[in-house]
Amino acid sequence: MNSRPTLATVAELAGVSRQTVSNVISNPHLVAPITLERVRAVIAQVDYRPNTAARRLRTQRSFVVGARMTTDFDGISGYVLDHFLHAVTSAAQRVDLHILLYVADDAEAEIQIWDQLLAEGGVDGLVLAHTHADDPRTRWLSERKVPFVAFGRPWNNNGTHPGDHAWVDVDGCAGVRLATERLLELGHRRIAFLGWPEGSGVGDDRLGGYLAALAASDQDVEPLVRRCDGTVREATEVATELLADPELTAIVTVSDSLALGASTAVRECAPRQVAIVGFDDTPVARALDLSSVAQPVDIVADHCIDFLRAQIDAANARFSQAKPVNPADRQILIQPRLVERASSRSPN
Amino acid sequence: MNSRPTLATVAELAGVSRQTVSNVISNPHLVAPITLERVRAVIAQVDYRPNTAARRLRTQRSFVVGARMTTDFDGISGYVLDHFLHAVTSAAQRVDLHILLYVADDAEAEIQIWDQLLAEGGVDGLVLAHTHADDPRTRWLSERKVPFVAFGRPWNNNGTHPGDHAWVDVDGCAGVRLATERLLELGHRRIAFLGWPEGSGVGDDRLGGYLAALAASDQDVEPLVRRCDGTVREATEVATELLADPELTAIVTVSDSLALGASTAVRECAPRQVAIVGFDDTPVARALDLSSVAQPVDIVADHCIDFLRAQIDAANARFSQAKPVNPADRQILIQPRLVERASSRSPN
DNA sequence: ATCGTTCATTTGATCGATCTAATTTCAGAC
DNA sequence: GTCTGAAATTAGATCGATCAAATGAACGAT
Repeated sequence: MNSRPTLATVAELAGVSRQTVSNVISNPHLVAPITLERVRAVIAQVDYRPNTAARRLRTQRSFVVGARMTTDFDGISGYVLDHFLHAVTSAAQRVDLHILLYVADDAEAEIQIWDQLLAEGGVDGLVLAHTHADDPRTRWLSERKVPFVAFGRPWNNNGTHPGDHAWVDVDGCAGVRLATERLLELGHRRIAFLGWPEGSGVGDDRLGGYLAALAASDQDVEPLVRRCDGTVREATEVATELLADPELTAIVTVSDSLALGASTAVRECAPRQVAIVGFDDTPVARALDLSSVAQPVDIVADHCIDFLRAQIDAANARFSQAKPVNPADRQILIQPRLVERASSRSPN
Repeated sequence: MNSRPTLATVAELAGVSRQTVSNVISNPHLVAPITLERVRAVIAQVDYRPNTAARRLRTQRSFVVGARMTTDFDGISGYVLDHFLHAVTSAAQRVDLHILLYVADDAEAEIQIWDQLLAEGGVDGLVLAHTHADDPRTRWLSERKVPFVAFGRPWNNNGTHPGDHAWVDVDGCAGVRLATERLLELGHRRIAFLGWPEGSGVGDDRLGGYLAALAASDQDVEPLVRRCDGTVREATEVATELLADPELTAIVTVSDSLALGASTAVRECAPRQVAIVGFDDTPVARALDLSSVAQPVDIVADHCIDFLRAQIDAANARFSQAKPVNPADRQILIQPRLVERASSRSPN
C-alpha cells in the first residue's frame, strides 16, 4: 500500500529540496545547523532509509566486498578461515561495507566469478585468502586495478619480494619461535618439529621460527625436523617414529591437524608425557587441551577492511591528485600469541 | 576511459531498441529468432553485462539473500552451520541468487539488521538457522511477510505444531535410531545415551530416536540415559561414570563434542573397547575415527534455496492470483545417514 | 479489400538517489 | 552603497535498466 518514503517525500515534508536531504545524509557539513536538525527530525519521523539500489546506480559503487566461502578440506585448518570470514564480516559491518559470498572450485572459476561480479557492479573489492607464489589471481586483480586485500603473504619465489598489493598476514615464524622458546624455558632439551613438505611458504616460515629459536638458545640443542602431508593419520605415523627417541620430550607442529596426530601417537604408544604445541588454536586443540599458536584473526580482519576501504575510497576520488601509495603502507605482519594449555609443561 | 557497454550501446550496434535487448536477456521467448541471434552476437562481441544496480532500482528486487555468519561457540558444533552456509552459497549461486553476510550478537540485534537491510532494499529474503520455540525472529519476519526459510524446525512448545513458515530440517530422531539399531545389530546389549539437558527440542528429538530403537528391539535392553551440557570436559566426567558399569559396551551421544568427551573418557579410564557414535560428522569425528550421524547439508541447502526462490518469485508476481500456499508444502524433513568408522564395532 | 489477432518491436516514463552547475543569502571589505 | 567571496540551497540532468502502453507487421478469415 503505502510504500517507503523517498528523498522527495522527506524534502517536501521538511520544506527543502531533495539535494539538501541528500546532503543531510551524505555531507552534513554542507548543511546549516538549523536545517540539519529540521530535516533529521523528519527523517526520523517517517523512518526514511536511502535506497541502496538508487545510490549504487548513481554512484557506480556498491559498498560490497566479495569473499570466497572456502571448502575446508580436512575441516580443521578450515576453521581459521571461517573465523576470519566472521571477523571480516564484523569489521566490514562497522564501516558500512557488506560481504557478499561466493564459492569456486579453483582459481579459474574464481576469476570468472570476479569478472561477473565486477562487470555487473556487484562488488567494489575483494578479500582473498590462501594466496601463493605467482598466484594468477593477484595478478589478474592487480592488472585491472581492482581493490583487494589478501590474508596471507604472496610468498613470491624466494620469499623475499613482498609483492605490490595489500596484504595482512600473521608472523608464523615468530609464533613458532615463541612456542619453541617457551619449551626451552620449561627445560625441554630435545624438541622435534613436525612440518609440511618443503616448499610451502607458510610451512617453511613456521619451520624457520623453530630453527631460529634453537639457534638462538645458549643450550646444547639440535634441530630435529620431520615432515609429512597434512593428514592426521600420517602425522600419527611420523610422530610415532619420533617417539622412538627416548630423549624426546616435546614436539612442535606446523598445524593443529598434525598436533592431533602427534597427540594420538603419544597416547597410543608412549607411556610418557610429551609436550605438544599446535598451530591455529582450533576447537580440536581446545578439546584436547593442546597448546597452540593462535592467529589473531580479529586484528587481521580489521586491517584487511581498513586497507580495503582506503583503496575503495581512493578509487572513488578519481579526480584527486593521484598520489601513489607506497605498497609497504598496505602490508602488515601481525604477531600471533601462544595459548598455553596442559599439553605443554615441563619434562617430567 | 571507455566505460562498460549498456543496453543502449548494444541496441545501437544491433540496430534494435533498448527494450528488445532487454527482452533478449530477460524474456527471450518474446524475441524473434533472427533478432535474438543478432543481438546475442553483439552482446557477446562487446561483452555486455547488465548493470545490477539499475535492474535492482527498477525492479525493486535485489536477488540477494541475507545469512548470518554464526559465532560458533565451542567451534565443533559450529562446523555444521559453516558447512551449511557453504552449501547455501553454492545452491544460491546456481539459481542466480547471492548471499549477503552479517553478524549479530543476539536476536534483537539481528532483527535490527534485517530492518536495515530490508528497508534499504539490500535483500529479498533471509536464511536462518537455530530457530527455537516461540522465536521472536520468525514472528517478526512472518508479520512482515518477508520471504525466509529456516534450517531447523520451530519446535513449538510441545513440539507438535509444525509452524507456518518454510523450514528444512534433518530428522535427528531417525538418525540416532539408525545408529542405535546398528549397534544392536552388531550385538551390543548395554547401550547408553549421552544427551543434553532436557527441554532442548533438538536434543529431546535425538533422544527419542534412541528410546524408539530400544523399544522396538526384540532383545532385552534397558534405556540408560545421562545428560550434561555441551562441553567436552563435562562429557568426559559423565562418560567416566557410565564406564563404571562393566556391562556397558556402547555410548550413543547427541553430538560430536560429547562423543569426543566420551572418547577421551574411554581412552583414559577403560582398558576395554567401547563403541561411540557422535552426531554431525565433524572433522573431530573423522580425525578420531568416531562413527557419527551426518546431516546432509547440501540437500538441506538445496531445499532452502528452493523454498526461498519460490517465495521471492511469488512476492514478485503481486498481481497474479493470490493462491495461498499450504505451509506443509514448504516444510521438509531430511533423512540423515550414519557414517560408520572404527569406533563402532562389535563388542569385543 | 477489410477486419481482427497474434507476434515483434518501439517509445516514453520511471525507479530513487547523486552530480553538476546555477542561484540565493549574507557577512565583511572598500 | 556596492562589491567580493564564502556558505547554503536548489534545479535539472543523469546513472542503466524495466514497465506499461502504443505501434507496426504478418496472416488467415470474412
